[in-house]
Amino acid sequence: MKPGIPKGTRDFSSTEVAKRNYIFNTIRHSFENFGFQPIETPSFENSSTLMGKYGEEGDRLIFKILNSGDYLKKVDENLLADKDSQKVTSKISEKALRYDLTVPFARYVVQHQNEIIFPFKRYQIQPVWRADRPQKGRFREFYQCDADVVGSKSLWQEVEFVQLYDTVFSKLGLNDTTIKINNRKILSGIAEVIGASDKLIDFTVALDKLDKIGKDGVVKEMLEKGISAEAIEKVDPLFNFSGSNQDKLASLEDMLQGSEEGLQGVADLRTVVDNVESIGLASASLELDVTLARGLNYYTGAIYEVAAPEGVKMGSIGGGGRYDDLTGIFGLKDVSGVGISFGLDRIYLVMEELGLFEAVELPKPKVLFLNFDENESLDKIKAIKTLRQNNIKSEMYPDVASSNNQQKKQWKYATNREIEFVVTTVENGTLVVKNMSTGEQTTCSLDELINKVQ
RNA sequence: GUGAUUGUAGCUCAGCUGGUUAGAGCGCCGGAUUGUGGUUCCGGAGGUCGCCGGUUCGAACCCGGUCUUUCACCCCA
Repeated sequence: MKPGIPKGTRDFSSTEVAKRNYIFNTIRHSFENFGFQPIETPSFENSSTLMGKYGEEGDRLIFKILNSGDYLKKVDENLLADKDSQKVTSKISEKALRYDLTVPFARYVVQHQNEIIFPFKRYQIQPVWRADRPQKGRFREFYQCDADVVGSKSLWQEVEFVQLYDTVFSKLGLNDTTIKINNRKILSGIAEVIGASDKLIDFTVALDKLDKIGKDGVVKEMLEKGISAEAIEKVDPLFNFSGSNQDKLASLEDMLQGSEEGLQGVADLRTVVDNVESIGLASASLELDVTLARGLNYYTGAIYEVAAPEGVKMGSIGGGGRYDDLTGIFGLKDVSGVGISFGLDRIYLVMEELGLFEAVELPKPKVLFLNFDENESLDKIKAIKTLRQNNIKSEMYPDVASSNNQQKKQWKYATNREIEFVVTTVENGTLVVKNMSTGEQTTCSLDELINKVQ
């Protein structure tokens, strides 16, 4: 049997794990610094919790878990004969793997509403699964790092999330990211003004592709979706939107005079943009992007998306927004939420491409004791015990060398693992230590070694 | 889901238009030399050429299917 793992999944070497942990820790630290507290939810949920929350496309991408037991026996024979996969699936699968962290969080909030202190600021760092076809920066198992606030409609939270994005990416050394921001109310307003409110989703999905397929492509897709040419004519300025965030807000305000909702969106965005400008960002830039729509249907207010630094070809490395009624589906009305997500795996790829992992300490020992003489082994192990008590990673080569070649193998082991210090002999409290990078060999006491290494 | 693309020793890859026992480098194992490594040399193990089927006297090489890789679309982190 040949070893292998399922499509779209990965093994991680210890070097990779160290780098990933570096990102995890940076994000976790910032989340807590901003006042968020952790929760975790199960890897799989009841299908009814997940299905129908991500649109038709989303349902298709949810990994379904087969019922245990003799699951076919309970299914009606006629249903099986019809070969309607969707209907049969709902009969033989009642659980599914987590598709994102937001919906399980909404479920959590409703289920634990009596224990939660609102406004509730939670963060969650866990893997999610999607039955997508893998490609660059896209996997079937990947980590999301989410921070959300529920129970507050304050725009200050939306300002804070821009700060949070900036903080994390700056700390990671991932400078010059672009935090794109938009507001669903503006999109609704535009649709209203042009008389295409009933086609809001089609309209936004098409508009979202502007930077990818250009004006002609977007117009073509809108026409195909049944949006009239006259309507498209009215939003023409959107296709050549430029200038500062303030310029954009001003021209949006003009365009949306007929829509109360649209004007509210402009006002909201202006509040966020003004305040972020006043507070300042460390390394990211905030860009108002009217074409930003994102596919998820549940966003109702602010929409965020983070683009990698220019020149790095990668989909968005973060996204989020406000959803006014996510918990409504589970029976808790009038709880507004807003949140953002970091895509760990894509951040990793971008950082790797930019060579930003130099500072990450790899999990390897600082001192290696060679094992050439059985009589010295015990003294070496005792010395190692002291080193470890001083927080110096150290180890002894496990097998005693019984030949020249085996000694050579131990040296090679030290070289390959890039271990800095090698101790060859320990005699009467005196150690012979070799600095592997300089080749310099010295004799010293254990205390002197500890000083040298620290 | 649509359209391409990839698959040969542990790793990176050769293998001419199908022709007898499929190769290299690195790595690994054993040994020699270097006082104690990153040098050099000798020897060795290791492959159902992704899998299944077809064409052919004969296939790693041609055809079909399937899985896998990578990429684009869709969608998204």
